[in-house]
Amino acid sequence: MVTLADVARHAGVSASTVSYVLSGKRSISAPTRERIQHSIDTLGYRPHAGARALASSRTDILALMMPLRTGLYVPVMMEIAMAVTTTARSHGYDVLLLTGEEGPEAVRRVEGSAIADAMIVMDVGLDDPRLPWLREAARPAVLIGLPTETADAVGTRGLDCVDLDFEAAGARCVEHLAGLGHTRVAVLGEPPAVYERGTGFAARTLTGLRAAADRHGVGLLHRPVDGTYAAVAAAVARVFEERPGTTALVVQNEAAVEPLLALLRHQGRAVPEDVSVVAICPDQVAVHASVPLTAVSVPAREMGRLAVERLVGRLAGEEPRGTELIAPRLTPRASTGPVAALASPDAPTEDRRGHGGR
Amino acid sequence: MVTLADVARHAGVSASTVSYVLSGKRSISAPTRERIQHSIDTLGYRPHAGARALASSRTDILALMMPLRTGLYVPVMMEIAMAVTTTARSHGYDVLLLTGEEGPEAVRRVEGSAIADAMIVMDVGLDDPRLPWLREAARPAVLIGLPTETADAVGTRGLDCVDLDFEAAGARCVEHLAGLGHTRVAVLGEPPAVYERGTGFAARTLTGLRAAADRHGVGLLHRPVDGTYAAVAAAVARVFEERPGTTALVVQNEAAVEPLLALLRHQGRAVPEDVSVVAICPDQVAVHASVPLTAVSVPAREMGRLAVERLVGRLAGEEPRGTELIAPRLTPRASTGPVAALASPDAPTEDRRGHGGR
DNA sequence: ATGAAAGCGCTAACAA
DNA sequence: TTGTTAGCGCTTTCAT
Repeated sequence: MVTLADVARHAGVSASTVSYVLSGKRSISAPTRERIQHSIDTLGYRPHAGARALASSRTDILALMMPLRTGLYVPVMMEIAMAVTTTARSHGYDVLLLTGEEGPEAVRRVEGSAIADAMIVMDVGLDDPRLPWLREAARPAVLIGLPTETADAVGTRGLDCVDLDFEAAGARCVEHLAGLGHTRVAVLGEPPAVYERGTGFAARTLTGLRAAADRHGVGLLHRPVDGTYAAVAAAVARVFEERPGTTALVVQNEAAVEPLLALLRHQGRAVPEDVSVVAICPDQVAVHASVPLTAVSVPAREMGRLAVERLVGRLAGEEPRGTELIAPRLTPRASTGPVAALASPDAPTEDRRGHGGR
Repeated sequence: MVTLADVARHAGVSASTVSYVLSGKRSISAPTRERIQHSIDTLGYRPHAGARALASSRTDILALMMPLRTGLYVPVMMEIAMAVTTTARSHGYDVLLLTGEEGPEAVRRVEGSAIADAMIVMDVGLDDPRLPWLREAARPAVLIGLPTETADAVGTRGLDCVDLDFEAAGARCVEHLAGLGHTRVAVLGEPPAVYERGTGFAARTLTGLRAAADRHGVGLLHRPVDGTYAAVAAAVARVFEERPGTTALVVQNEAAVEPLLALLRHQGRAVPEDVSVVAICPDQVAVHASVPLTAVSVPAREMGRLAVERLVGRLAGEEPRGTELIAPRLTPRASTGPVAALASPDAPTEDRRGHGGR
């Protein structure tokens, strides 16, 4: 193994000079620097991560805590994870992947063993047991997601948070539909399990949806659904039964998107002529759906990138900046249109078979 | 920060004794061990990862190289990644996540910086540029996937591989269908990009499919498809045009599963009465599809687990064991049945519209 | 069964 | 601008 001492010897300088060339922490004359750089290249030297960590108390590693609980849409998690690692690499950091299995213990392990310099925490619950440990930890942490419904809540104190402004996102969906004349809207939400364990983003979306619905005089029905065809079918059936005049749907459930579109097609409800559909999902899902969806995009990449940049800043001495919410962006596509003016808005058109009707 | 020296002082023993209690590498009298353990608990001591790595040249970290190239089904990758991390944890290892961005450079980085003890490499291509570096590396590596079409090929020398036996999996699908009387089968494969870059598993599946088709006198059509409704529709249309008598489909493309089923439904082709469908996909996809699919399952968890266990074995001194292929398991579900005996097998039944017919 | 002590490879004062 | 040196916290040989 090639050590720093080897390089120093080869270049005819002292070890510290080599170290300083590497870190750039003091000025080196051009000739020496070049000579040392040449030795480094020739010998194929790489600093030993452990030795560096021991001497400098910096590992250049970020820990990514990613519990994968039921009901979460895996590709989004993955996209965040990938954005985190690539952004981290571009700042010279590696990423240690931690699953949820260990729970709060993982936080203590990272802290106690100095195995990483900082942590990114995903899938934050309202009363997340990791939070107390994160607050006490000497290392900075950034949450992707909010532990509480409101951005400035006490629970967030001292912790940096990055997330989509799901409340605004929900509101944006209703506003868009209200603008098209829709007054009866149903929401197909995340699976029940997601709400039950108090996942922040789902609750916040609902808050935004309801507030906007009130403001615009829109009637709102909310149904959590599992991402299966059967569950979606059952939920939609109930919706049209309980409120036949429904002309628009908001979907916040990536796994339910295709089942929903297939179902509507099968029922002979045309999108957007009979029913408008707005989704809250990644652009990729919206674009590739069998009907391109008008949607508020969930900016997975950006969230990952922001989290890392925040963390890198903190490690460079910046102060915590609290919560940073990404403003929602709604892109109109083919799935929404004005509410039908003449035809009865709730009955499928005549030449299609369907279950609707009042 | 609590150090080993602190613990030693607190327990009234030497540092080495504490170290040996931790590693179990020499026998300690019960009283001393208990006293030391008590001090460890009281002080909340955790060994410093960097210091340990420096002194022992072991990091207790496994690197997971997971390029996420187009056409890959993300949830499978994720499931492997999760299985890797949880299995790794159960053996005392952490996992460092590396994306494909860096390519072969990542291998050299891990090797040179002693940042991990071993590596798991995913998404291996036929002529993967990482392979030469992996072979030269001092650290053991396990590939998930095969770099070549045949298990014993030269390219694999010295490297451990773990994978599903995709060749046998392909064969198994054809055998199942042949057993039900089907003689004209079409394969909807992975996206073209996957074949083009020479991904081993796709090629191997095809080999197995073709061999079995030959053996059983089955006519086989192969169409790579992107996982979109439009692409699937186009491919299926071509299939029934070119070979109207087709009565069964094999799908090796998770993203295409639902679009395919929706399309068949829409065309009025009943599954399995008019068309049998066999998939090669994770159980979860097969079970939750809108028609529960007869499928050869892709055992993502097991692959991740096996890879880690192999690696842990190697780190404990075991010799490389070469390639280990997991035998395919086909589970019959609702999507396959005997080829229709009386009715013309290629035309949809009368009350449905369809494009088939000879 | 336990202790003493020499590093592991690097960083960062402190000197010159 | 460069060199000298004292650790960082742990493992492990060599003694006892």
